[in-house]
Amino acid sequence: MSDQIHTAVARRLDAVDQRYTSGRRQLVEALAKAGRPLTAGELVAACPSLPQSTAYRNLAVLGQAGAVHRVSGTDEFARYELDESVTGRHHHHLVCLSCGAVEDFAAPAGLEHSVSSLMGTLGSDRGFHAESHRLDVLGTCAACRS
Amino acid sequence: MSDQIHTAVARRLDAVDQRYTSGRRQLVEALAKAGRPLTAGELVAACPSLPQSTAYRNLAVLGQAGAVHRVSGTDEFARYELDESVTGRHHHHLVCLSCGAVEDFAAPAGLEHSVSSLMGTLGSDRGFHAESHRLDVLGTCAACRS
DNA sequence: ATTTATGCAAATCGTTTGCAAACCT
DNA sequence: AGGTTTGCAAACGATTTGCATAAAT
Repeated sequence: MSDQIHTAVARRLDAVDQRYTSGRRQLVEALAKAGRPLTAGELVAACPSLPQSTAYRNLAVLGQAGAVHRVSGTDEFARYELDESVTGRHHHHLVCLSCGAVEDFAAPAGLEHSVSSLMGTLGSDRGFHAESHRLDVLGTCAACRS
Repeated sequence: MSDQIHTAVARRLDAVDQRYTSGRRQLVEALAKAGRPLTAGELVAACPSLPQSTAYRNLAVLGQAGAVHRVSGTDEFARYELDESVTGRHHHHLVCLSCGAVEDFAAPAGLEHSVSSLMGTLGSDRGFHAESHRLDVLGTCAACRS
């Protein structure tokens, strides 16, 4: 099921001369299974044989390889998710202001198109070379509303 | 010039039974003058008579009052800016992946409209009560491109 | 007078790092 | 063997907090 993901991650790591060790595989597995950004704490909980230090170190390696990246919510915890180049799915985040949880969601194509065209204008308008974008909607999640 | 800002902040603080002390005023002044999100370090540098602890405490108070809020970039530093309810200006951020700097920019009205309409659908589609949004464009700033 | 804000120094806590043992090739 | 990754424990650093003084009401 997450076979293509592993292949994509392996390719990324290889390009940076890094091995796809079991610890790294566990992290990728956990992130793929979650389908939402996870905190370092959630990750070590999901990978019981992985000490924190190794988890952090491997997240850094996976980050340099472009397979994983940090997601910023509103609380103090860093969250991690698989890069779109690995999942093949472009998405955005719903951030709960009450509990800090982060969920994925897909924006309508029309909106994505508007953002792309905006990004194109930033170079000439502001001298800013746009590479990617983040769109987060902040509010209250279903669990906290109940 | 930033008179309306001070009035708005004062109103916010008053609503939460907090005083508009000189330290808080200095922070607001610095944020208003900057016109972009500032790190805690930049703020204490801009307010030479303010110790870090007071700066952080006052930023927390201003945050609870809804006059200031945190902005997350890509580096490890928290950044702060005046809330839109105080400045009256809705805007988004250009985040430099190279140096971490954050600049403000205004998105086209059409894009904002698309986002608003998306936010409206999230309640029924996902049970998520949307309150606000963040749109960040990541890339390389003019200074880092040179 | 009493409550609230300040300033210093010490504590907190997510995250990072040094180093020796275990691993892969 | 030679270089890399791991695991433990100690270090790091941005942010927070305790407590005594100063300010505001």
